[in-house]
Parts: sequence; structure tokens; C-alpha cells
Amino acid sequence: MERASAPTFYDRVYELVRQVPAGRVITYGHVALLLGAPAAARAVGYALHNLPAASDVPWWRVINVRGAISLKGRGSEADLQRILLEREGVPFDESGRCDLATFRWDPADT
DNA sequence: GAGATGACGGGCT
DNA sequence: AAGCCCGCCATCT
Repeated sequence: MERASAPTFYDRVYELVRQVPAGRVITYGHVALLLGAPAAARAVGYALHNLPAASDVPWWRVINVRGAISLKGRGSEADLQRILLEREGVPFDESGRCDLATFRWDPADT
């Protein structure tokens, strides 16, 4: 459902994630914070949950505050996300975590 | 209109 | 140290 005259929080999430450069990641909480809702991390996750496959949004660059992937969906997408990130230059350790202090992107950091 | 959901986060046990 | 519980927000059915 598109609401051009009333863009939902989702649309803002997509737009922000779309600005994340390759080799960088961002946390749900940080995205929510940048959108003005520091506690809306859940809503952010929900946004990507409803993310249309046709969108050019690099959802895989969005991870939790731990620098890991929480995807419950049977690995297929979770594993894909890790592969995509490693392919862009974001190394994951055996715990499935990456160094947020180094790879967490920030619009003000650019 | 109300209830249930969800890729989270932080705090407490 | 790890795990469990609660709470937050926005959207969806």
C-alpha cells in the first residue's frame, strides 16, 4: 500500500537504508534513531520484513546492535545476508558478528 | 476500531 | 557469562 502523500515510517527506512554504501552496515536501532524514533527498532525490522523484493534496498546491510543477524527465517536469508556483507568487505567472525565500531555507517560520517 | 505481529533493544535474574 | 523478560514503536489483518 503506497501512501505518496503520507509516506510511512517504512518508506523512510527504505530510503535511509538505500543510502548505506557497500561495505558498511547499520543497526535497526540506529536507523530508528535517525528517523526520530530511538525506540522504534522493532518497527524498522518490521519495515524490512514487509520489504518488497522488487525494491533496491540493501536490506542485508541492516543488522542488529550486536553486529549480528537475528533473522529467524531458517538461515536461507540470514546466511545470504552474511555472504553479501562479506562480499562487500564486511568480515564476520565465527560468532556471526562484525565490528560495528568500524563498519557501522552514519549519514554524518560521510 | 481493536488485537496481534515482528529482521529489536536494553535491563534484570 | 548466558539467558529470559519486558517494553518500545509502527504497521497489518
